[in-house]
Amino acid sequence: MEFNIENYYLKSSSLFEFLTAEETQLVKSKLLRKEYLPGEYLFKEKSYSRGIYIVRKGKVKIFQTNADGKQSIVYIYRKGDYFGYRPILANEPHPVSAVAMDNVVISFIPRELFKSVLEGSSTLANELLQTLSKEFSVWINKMTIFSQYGVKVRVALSLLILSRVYQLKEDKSKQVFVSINREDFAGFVGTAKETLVRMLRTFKDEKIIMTKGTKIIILKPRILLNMVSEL
Amino acid sequence: MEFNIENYYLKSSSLFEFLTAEETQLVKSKLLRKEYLPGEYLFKEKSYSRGIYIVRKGKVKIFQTNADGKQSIVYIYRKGDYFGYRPILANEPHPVSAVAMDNVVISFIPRELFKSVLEGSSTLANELLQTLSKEFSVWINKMTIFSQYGVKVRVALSLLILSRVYQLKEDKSKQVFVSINREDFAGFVGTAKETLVRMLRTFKDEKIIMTKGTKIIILKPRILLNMVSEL
DNA sequence: ATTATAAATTGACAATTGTCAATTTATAGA
DNA sequence: TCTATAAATTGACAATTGTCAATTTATAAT
Repeated sequence: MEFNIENYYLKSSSLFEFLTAEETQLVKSKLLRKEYLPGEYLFKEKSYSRGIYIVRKGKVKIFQTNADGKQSIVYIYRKGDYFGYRPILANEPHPVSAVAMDNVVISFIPRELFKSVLEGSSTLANELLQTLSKEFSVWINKMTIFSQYGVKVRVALSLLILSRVYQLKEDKSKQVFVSINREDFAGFVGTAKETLVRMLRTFKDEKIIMTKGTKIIILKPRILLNMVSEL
Repeated sequence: MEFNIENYYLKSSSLFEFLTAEETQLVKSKLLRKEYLPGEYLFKEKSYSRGIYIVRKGKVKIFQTNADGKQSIVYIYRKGDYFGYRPILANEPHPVSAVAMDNVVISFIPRELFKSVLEGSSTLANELLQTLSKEFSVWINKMTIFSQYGVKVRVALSLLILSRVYQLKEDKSKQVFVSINREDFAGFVGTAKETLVRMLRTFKDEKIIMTKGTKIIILKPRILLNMVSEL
């Protein structure tokens, strides 16, 4: 009825939009290119942030590991997204870990550079304030769904969120392949791998989704939307 | 082992610490006193924020209502906490509603005043950046527990969080009475009222908590802590 | 204190979800 | 292509949680 998937995922904007030409020049000249292999850590929970990670290529999962070793996947960042600045602002260690899900290329802004640019730029400060405030809504919305509904609805919402994350910005027309292993997907949904697989099977039987190997294609997003909003 | 309740609730700081004497003077002269009766709305989801609410007295619950009418309680603010500024920064409607849980007194800073003060004060902007960044950790930590564990652990964590919220700052020695009705508590935990009550009964039988009417007293916080961390 | 009303609690049972083992399918090298 | 290994899927069953109705307890107004 009033459900809108736009309120459930993060929109990325370029950090550089909010800097002057000179500031941009300065930062770009000091950017570091970093590459990561699938499964490699960008940083670990409890460590201190060394800087900001801007994704150029690939996907990065952000998660917490609980005492059992299970991962609770908070979010998946893609090309254009940036992260790792919150712990710098908060003067706290990372609350989460970051791992490359495939071959990842990062543009890295070292901590001190970021801090000095931020000090001189109230535009950037305002932008970050706005971004952080918007993100709050996203987390709260997700938290409500996750704390109130069962696995079916959570999987439906997760599929919709992931279809945005895996959608290429270039052509939004094309079919989206959500390419994620079942373990990670289960960690994103907050359920057991087997329970997730069974739900996917149900969706497949109902022709709501299709799978090609481990890739998932959403055939009827409308039905998923209804599961989340209409209850 | 490494669990720390400090990472699961919000710490309030005074907005005024970050303003100059003149700014403080200006804001204080324009503060509005507002009073609310138990159950009264401070604002509703989807409305636009009219300003910042600083709690002087009482408790305010922040929640989303789902399609079934069930409330998912995101947080409970108490004396000294302030809220309602995020939607102003994000230029978005409130993602949540706020309702007085008892007799509430608020100091209200109108939206435009807040915005003009913020424009002139990079100290305040930095403070808000830091606060928002810290809050992120709190939400993520809570989300992990809530998406990974069952009702027992969620109730244990919720009791610990609420004991902080209901603890008087003045004397931390005294026994804490968590005074919350079962419907709200269930909404905070994300479970059915009956399931919550049964878990409380188990805890009572195990002498971990005690109840006096609707008030809850935690007798053995250590055991609750272990439930959340040791698994 | 008494009573009407609301809130909390319990019982019984159905529905959902997790666990562990077994099986099938996919994938990367040889 | 063949094979070893990992990932995905399914089965069987136990454990957890939700629902609805009934009962008990608390609360506020007379």
